[in-house]
Amino acid sequence: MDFNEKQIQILKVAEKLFAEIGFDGTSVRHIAKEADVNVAMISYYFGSKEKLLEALLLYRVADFKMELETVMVQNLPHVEKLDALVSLMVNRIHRNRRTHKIINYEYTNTCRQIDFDAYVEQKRDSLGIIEAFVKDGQNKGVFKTDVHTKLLGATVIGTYFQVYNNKPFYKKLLELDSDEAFENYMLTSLTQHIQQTIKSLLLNEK
Amino acid sequence: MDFNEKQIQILKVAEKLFAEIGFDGTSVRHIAKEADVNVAMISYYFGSKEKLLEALLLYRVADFKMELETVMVQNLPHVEKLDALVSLMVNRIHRNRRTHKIINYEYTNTCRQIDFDAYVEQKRDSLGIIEAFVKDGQNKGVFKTDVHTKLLGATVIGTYFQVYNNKPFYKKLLELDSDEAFENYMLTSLTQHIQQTIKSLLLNEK
Amino acid sequence: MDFNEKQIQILKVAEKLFAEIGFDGTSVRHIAKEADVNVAMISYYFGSKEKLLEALLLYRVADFKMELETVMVQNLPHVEKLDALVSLMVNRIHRNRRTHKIINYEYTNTCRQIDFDAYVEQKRDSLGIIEAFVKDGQNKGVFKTDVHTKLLGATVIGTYFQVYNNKPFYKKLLELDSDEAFENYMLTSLTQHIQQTIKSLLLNEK
Amino acid sequence: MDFNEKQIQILKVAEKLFAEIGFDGTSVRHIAKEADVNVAMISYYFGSKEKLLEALLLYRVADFKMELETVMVQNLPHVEKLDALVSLMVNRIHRNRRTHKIINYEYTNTCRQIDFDAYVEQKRDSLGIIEAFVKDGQNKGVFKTDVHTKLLGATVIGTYFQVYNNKPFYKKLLELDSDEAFENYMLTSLTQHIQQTIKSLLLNEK
DNA sequence: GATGAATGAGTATTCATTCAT
DNA sequence: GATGAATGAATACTCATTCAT
Repeated sequence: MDFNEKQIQILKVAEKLFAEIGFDGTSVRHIAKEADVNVAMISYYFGSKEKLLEALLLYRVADFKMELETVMVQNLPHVEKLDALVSLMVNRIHRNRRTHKIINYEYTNTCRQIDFDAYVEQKRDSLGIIEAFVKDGQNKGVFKTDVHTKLLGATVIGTYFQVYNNKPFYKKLLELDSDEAFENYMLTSLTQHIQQTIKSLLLNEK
Repeated sequence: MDFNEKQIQILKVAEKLFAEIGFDGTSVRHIAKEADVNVAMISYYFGSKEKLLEALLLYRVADFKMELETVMVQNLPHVEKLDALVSLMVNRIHRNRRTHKIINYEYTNTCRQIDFDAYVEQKRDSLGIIEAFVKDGQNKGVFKTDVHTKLLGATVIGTYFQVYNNKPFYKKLLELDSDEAFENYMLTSLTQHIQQTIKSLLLNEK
Repeated sequence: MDFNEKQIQILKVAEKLFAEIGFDGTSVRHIAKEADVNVAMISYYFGSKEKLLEALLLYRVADFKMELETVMVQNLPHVEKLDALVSLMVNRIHRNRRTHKIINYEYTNTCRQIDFDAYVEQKRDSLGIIEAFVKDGQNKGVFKTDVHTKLLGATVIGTYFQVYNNKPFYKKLLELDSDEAFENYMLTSLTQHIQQTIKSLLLNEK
Repeated sequence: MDFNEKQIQILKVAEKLFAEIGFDGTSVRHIAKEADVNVAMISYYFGSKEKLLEALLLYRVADFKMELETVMVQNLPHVEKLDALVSLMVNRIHRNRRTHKIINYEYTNTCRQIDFDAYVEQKRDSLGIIEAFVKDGQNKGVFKTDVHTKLLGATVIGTYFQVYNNKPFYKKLLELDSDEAFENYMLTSLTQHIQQTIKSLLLNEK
């Protein structure tokens, strides 16, 4: 849970490389070289390549852990709270997009023996908070009731990753000619699109 | 383009394994064993592991190619046509979910030297057809105009894959206790959710 | 001994490739492709790669077989006959330089199970003829007697191959800027040098 | 340039095997086994089989580097100096005959991507020294002038290798019934023959 | 605590050859 | 007689990990 400087250095490089070229595609040599540490150090610190990934999950999953609560307790109209919620989710995913991408890659990998419990638990918590909020809105008649509440999160995150995972395609489609422009688009127009999507689904009237 | 029986056998096994344990994680030995062919045969038929993946893309991408047109030409009200369109997209993705998953994994892999042109072209075509349809609906006043038309596809596909890529999580969340139940859910409730999402975004009145 | 057209085609390609990239470095696939025949044909015609080399030796060794005799029987002064002899040797080696090079490579290869008897026999014959001629000259007082007669051949052939095997080096050293110029040099100046060398060794007076 | 004990062990085995069965014919497994080291060690130490050969060249080429100078500076009559020079060349080649043989094999191999610059440079240096010595002798009227000075080296080395590369043939021809006898012959009679050859070419009077 | 050296198991690919047709 | 398809064995090399120091 508490990593020293060199460990964090390794974790960051690993996160980058795992996201860019996959878990299997990344060799510990590559990580070691990029992080400017000895190869043996990775086994020494983390035990194995798989345990390094688990350490990375632990390191990042803490960050996934919600500021959702902080939004929830605010005294805002449901609509605005909904926007804030979506915006927060996108921001959080964006911040940890690399680790999320790795998880998306590896979570269903049948061969890997990696402990995703922390991730799953956190995901369940998040969705629980959202579900409760939606229920509340529905009870108060602000939100529609004929909605697959449990799937709302999938739409938010899924839309984000569909664009992120097809970055070169969408850069061309949306005429974004730099990585900065793309990144900026993700945090403005794409976020807006997702907010609009969720609001359309939930709000009774325009 | 025209593969013999053994080649198709290899392609199918490769598709399955690539989707399950990743491109790097899958060894040609593994494919050969599972497909019950000699290891050398894969190099013999496809040249290399990477070219095998390219062959798989070519083999499947033809199938991606649209029945979209067939829906477009039907004389249906816009709303129903929209539902049909989404349903078709989900079905098509579902049918080729494995290859799509591989693409999602590998497309942004900076190290891989694989030709995704056919995929990109097909994706562009699909989105073009959808965009044209939405434009038409907007012109006729049936669809709203304040919508990120180019992102609609991402929401459809993204939602699907977010659930599919987190299958164990959603199986538990949605209390689906078998793979069949999950599969069935994808093609009914999930499809319905996505249809509803897109309609909410586009339709002027409930 | 009597090869058909396709076999000769294969032999010629094999000779070229064996000389250029070595016996081990040359694959039967490469030969087959270059000779524009089916891969299986080589095994079919010659039995194996090693037997192909043996066939090549048989095919060429016949050509080594002397016109030496024809020079011997001519009624020429010893000095001129000596020049003619050296010139003939160089020409003959040059014509079959590729096969000779292969032999030089492979003859001492301890692992290879190739029959070099024909080559050895021919070599012995050649040297025998030369030795007899030199003996004759010595008896007649034209040639010196304090000479390692058995090594004369090695000096002739060795000088040739030392230049040929270091072609790029000697091209630069001798300022020969084309393969034609090099080839021409081998047959004029180099031949002359070798003639001069042998004459210096054998003749009593300048 | 500075190799540890195990590296030298590998280099020596590689030199032997490359000379005996060729570069392509020698597998890294074979080298590893003979040198009694792990296969991976060869890649670990040298990077690749080709780089191993380059390392070998570097390791040996230093040894090629002349004691020629030491002979040159001695205050000896030209004739004796010439004998000493030839003797030195033969000795040096003999000592490194294996590496020289490999070079003779591989230098003109069009496919190989190996850096022979060090070898070429050393060869040029050697020939340069010899050429200068011969020029000096010619100026002083001791050596003949109608000689292909640049080809003298080829005759020395070529004669040596023609015998060495046909060892089984010459063993029989010269009735040398052991490897020791052959080796001894190379350093006495053969050397003498080469000395005599060069002297015959260069000296004005008997 | 940290690491250079070392390794056994694994990788994709290529090889010469065989065999059914 | 000739060949496309197929294969077991071998190739060089890379892998994550271990261990002596």
